[in-house]
Amino acid sequence: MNVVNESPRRKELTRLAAQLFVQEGFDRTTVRMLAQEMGIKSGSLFHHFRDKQEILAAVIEEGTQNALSLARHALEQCGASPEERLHAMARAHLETLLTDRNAHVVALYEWRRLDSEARAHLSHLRDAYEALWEAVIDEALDGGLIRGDRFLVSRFVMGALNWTVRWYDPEGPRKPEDLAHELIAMIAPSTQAAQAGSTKV
Amino acid sequence: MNVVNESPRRKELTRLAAQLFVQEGFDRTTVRMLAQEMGIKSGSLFHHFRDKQEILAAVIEEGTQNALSLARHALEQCGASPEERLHAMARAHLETLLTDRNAHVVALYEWRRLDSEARAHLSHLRDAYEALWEAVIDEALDGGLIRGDRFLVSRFVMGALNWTVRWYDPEGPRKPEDLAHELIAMIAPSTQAAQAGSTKV
DNA sequence: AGATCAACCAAGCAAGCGCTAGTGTAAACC
DNA sequence: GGTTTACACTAGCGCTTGCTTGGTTGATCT
Repeated sequence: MNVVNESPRRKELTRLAAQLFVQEGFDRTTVRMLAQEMGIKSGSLFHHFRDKQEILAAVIEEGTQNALSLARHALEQCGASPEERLHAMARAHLETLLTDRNAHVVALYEWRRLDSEARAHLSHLRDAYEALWEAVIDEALDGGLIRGDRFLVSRFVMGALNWTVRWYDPEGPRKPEDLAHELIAMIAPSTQAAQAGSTKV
Repeated sequence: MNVVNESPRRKELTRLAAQLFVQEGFDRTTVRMLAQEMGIKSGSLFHHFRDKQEILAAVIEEGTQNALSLARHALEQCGASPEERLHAMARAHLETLLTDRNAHVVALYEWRRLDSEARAHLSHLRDAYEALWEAVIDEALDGGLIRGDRFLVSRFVMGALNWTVRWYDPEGPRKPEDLAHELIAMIAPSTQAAQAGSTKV
């Protein structure tokens, strides 16, 4: 068995699993469906993963890791103003959700299907990502870009972002970047973003 | 069998089912779990419902119906200003999600588990509720309370509201009404709500 | 050439799943 | 007082589930 290993094959299988988990949900995805999608028999799956739980854990780890590094990169590239930083975070978040459209979605929507030890092992990753958000939200509050209760504002923003998964149409005209722009225009109406947002309609 | 019937017993069973569906998710909830929660044997369940799908449909119908009538009532009671009406809608929405905390949550989070005929039968209810929201959002846009793209604004707001289910603590100090207030303060900062919101922190 | 190893397969087990069939019973109705 | 009705039970069928076992293959290394 290949449990700890991070072989390229396992990476690829994780990618395919993420896709199915998004399509069907974790519970409805059977090991036989996973195997078929991967072009192998169901028994062979357990050469790469100890059990179904571990597949979920692998997907969620990759999804969060990916979101985290993309967000960090975006923050390094962008300017220093609270608005630019908030925009960079929102854009990065939406791109991992809507363009890649796989592992990060699973991380958000199937988190509670993890057993307690997997949750314990992955929560630090999750916390790191959320800390990034909290910091950027704090800057925006301190800079007067937005107003309100830290706790509530960050959760409302995350809700607006995470819910996009339910209605976003990748074939449509709107890109993740546009969504990020409009969201910030909505909550910070005294900015350039707001002007652009209201005339763009 | 008691399929079309709306007996009081069935109503009660539907309420219990909603609770379990929220706790465990529809897929993970077995008919045996449902039966045990109801104090009967699993076979007896099918005297009240044709199959498990029908239980889900009953829960979702009740949840949406309930949200719809509560929202209508709230709109009748409140004032005529766009802000008051938006607040009334948000508050009603949050109360069905967080206080009742059952059927409406299932309606939002398990909708895609409905088979196609149940979805067809229930979509008009859902549409009616969403139409109510669209109208109130339109008034807020026309009245200059908020700005932006209709489509996006309404979806961002719904996202912020619906995501509360994931983090809200009913034992905590914040009431649904407070959340509604803060959300409106966040997206419409030029109002009384905004002043109250920013000083309240 | 022999040993090693990752990757896979065929076959199937035990448990749990949704659901059915047939029966019992107490209250309600004519 | 006999029939109907609502609600529950027992027992289990047929199927799917996650997972295991024991064995085969072909490439790589020594």
